[in-house]
Amino acid sequence: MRVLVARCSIGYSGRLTTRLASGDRVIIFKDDGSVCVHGPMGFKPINYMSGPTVLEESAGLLTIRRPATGEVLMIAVEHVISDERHALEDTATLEREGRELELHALLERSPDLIEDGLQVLERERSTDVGPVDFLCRDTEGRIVLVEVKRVKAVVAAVEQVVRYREHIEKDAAYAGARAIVLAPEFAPQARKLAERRNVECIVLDVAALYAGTEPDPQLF
Amino acid sequence: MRVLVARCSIGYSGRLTTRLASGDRVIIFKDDGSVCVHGPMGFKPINYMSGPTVLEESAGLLTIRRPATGEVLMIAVEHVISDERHALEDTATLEREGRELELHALLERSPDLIEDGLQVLERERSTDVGPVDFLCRDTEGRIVLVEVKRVKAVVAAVEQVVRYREHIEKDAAYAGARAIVLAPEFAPQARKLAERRNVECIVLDVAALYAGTEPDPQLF
DNA sequence: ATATACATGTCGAGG
DNA sequence: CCTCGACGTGTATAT
Repeated sequence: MRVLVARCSIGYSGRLTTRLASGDRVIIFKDDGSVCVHGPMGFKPINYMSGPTVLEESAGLLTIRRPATGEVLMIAVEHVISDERHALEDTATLEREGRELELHALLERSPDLIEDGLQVLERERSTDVGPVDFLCRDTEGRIVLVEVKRVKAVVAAVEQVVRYREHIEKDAAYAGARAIVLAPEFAPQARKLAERRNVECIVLDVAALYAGTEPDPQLF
Repeated sequence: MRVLVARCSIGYSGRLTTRLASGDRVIIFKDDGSVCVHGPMGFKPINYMSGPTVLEESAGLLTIRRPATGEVLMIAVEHVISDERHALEDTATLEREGRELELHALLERSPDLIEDGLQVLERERSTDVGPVDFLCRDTEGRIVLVEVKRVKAVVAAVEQVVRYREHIEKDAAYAGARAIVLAPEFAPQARKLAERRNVECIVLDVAALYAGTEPDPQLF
């Protein structure tokens, strides 16, 4: 890993073209060929490039090419403030808790939070238009498709579940299937489209879902 | 800006919880309070936090809190490899060329690239179920809805323009409107759905669009 | 402030 | 390799 702090100008050409006038930045070159340029604000790099890349350095001009896509990042170094290389060891991988998958597991244990008396028949059932989160049966015996969103549901979520319903209804056994989008919040456009497409919007009570499961999220 | 290179363990708690075991990382603290932790691979930080934050440092434990959301990032520093502070000056802002907005502007000047003789009536017309990029009229006087994608068009793009067509056709004056998706590339599934929904797929010639505007994409 | 759509989105899973 | 949906998505723009 190389950490270069320098005054420089930067140009990028790839999916778009960017230019950045002279200024001081921190540039990180990683061993996998990826590069990122950090400016004075924000956690996101101003410019970047995924690896693998080939680096060419001559007379203060760094040219980073990514052969896979033809992208080019050019850094004209005007003044080096610091330039260090470190052999860093890191074999750890990030562990995450609280993703959509976990939410699904909780819902499977408490399907009543979706609808009273709902039975989960299948989870992550795959169709050729993509997977549906839950395939269920309601108390009246009807098939219910449930699309779960961890965050606010937008139109795309409604379209998604409608696609599943269209697909599944080709099989006459599933005719008259209900479609539900379950989310803690709904965008107005999503609600509107849901109404038009006869999709039900159910507000997910996240607090109730996580009640009793996570008494204390210790970081260490 | 502070650049800390250290062996550390990291915990984050916010919209989810993450844990990262001991390893060597580069940690950047910016003056706006944002923090990012870079591991050995990829241009994206393993962990990060947007500013503003409050930093608390004691006995090798860095606690970064973001009051706005209640997020917490904890970095247990085990060994400092390097710890530098730099006063960096950077007033430049990134200039981008080739964004969707720009593409729209170019298309408005050269609608023939969509279809010969097409007239643009309106741009970014929105409804309560979503917007359409261009509302046009063709040489035969029919209304044409155009959805533009800067990159590959997928199913969602087709559904979007269909949604809009459904909406607009409620007004009898717009009955029989055509729908077009314009993109440099199409996913097969998108083409298939487009055919089913009677939506036209038109391949956008990006080179022709930019011809004359950008004689040579010089980075400097 | 809220809602909406763009992003060099990136990333990972599944066919 | 391609397709698709999640993401601590982030970010800007218009209302």
